[in-house]
Amino acid sequence: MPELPEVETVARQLHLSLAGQQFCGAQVFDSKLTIVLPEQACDLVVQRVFRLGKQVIIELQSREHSYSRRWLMIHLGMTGHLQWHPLFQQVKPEKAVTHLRARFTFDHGTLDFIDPRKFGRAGFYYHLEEITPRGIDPTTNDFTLKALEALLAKSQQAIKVWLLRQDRLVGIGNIYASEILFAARINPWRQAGTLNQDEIRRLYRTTRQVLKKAIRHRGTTFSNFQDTDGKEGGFQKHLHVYDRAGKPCLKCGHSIRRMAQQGRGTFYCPGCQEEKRNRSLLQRRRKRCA
DNA sequence: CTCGGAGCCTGTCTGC
DNA sequence: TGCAGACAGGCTCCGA
Repeated sequence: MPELPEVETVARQLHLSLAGQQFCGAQVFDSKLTIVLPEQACDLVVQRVFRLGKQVIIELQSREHSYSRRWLMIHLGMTGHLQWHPLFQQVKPEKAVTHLRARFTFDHGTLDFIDPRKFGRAGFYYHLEEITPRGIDPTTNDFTLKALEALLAKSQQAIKVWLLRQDRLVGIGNIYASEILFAARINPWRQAGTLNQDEIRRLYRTTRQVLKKAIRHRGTTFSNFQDTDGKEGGFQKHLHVYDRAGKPCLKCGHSIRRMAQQGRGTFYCPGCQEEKRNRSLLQRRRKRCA
């Protein structure tokens, strides 16, 4: 499940492999994926590869008209990954690659988009604004304590659910939402708009720290994340709560719990994340609703 | 406007 | 061993 750190890892790697290469074409093997090639596609050269939210963006520039740019966007969805084969490596025929959705060819190699669950997307765009997410990227300078405060204000959503909203902050998914809240010692059911100054400050700090550390470890691998060389990430060794239900908390020894929030697994430590206070709050709220 | 739930999709796990 | 059903979660859409 590629989130911000995984996509960042892929984009950085891909930049090293792809920058300066000429685009040669695309083959699509999934009828759900509609990839319309831009005009004069083979005149395009890769300028850079970067991340926008959870999307990998390949910036292409026309050789003839340097002002003319196109953007190839790839969203990996849940199970998608990109595999790069340099020209000297033998490329498997498309039927031999399971779950191959699309194949992009460049003058020095081939980029395979593989996605078992078909939640991924890809396409060419003429304007970057079309695919620029509304939310703030927590790794940029736009993400400030003030900005976070303003975003959180008045929201009645549970903070864990709130963190997954891409129209507020971009890039945080289920793994890092649980990990960030654990590091910030905030209960996942707390209403986002009710966090106090101290909690917002902790949330701000841990959001930056957790994502930064995950990027340093090249992301988290569970069942399927791979980088463009097929290597796994290393952050799963540093997880405190995610996928650790029933195991002891590394800080306080309490048993880590798994509960569902809007159909998604939330992992948290009842010891570190102040469950008792929250429970009574919840009970009071339920009584009021009843 | 906000919020919650359904639906997409398929490999993997669990229970019979 | 084999099968059925539940589960996982990225996102979008729809309705309250």
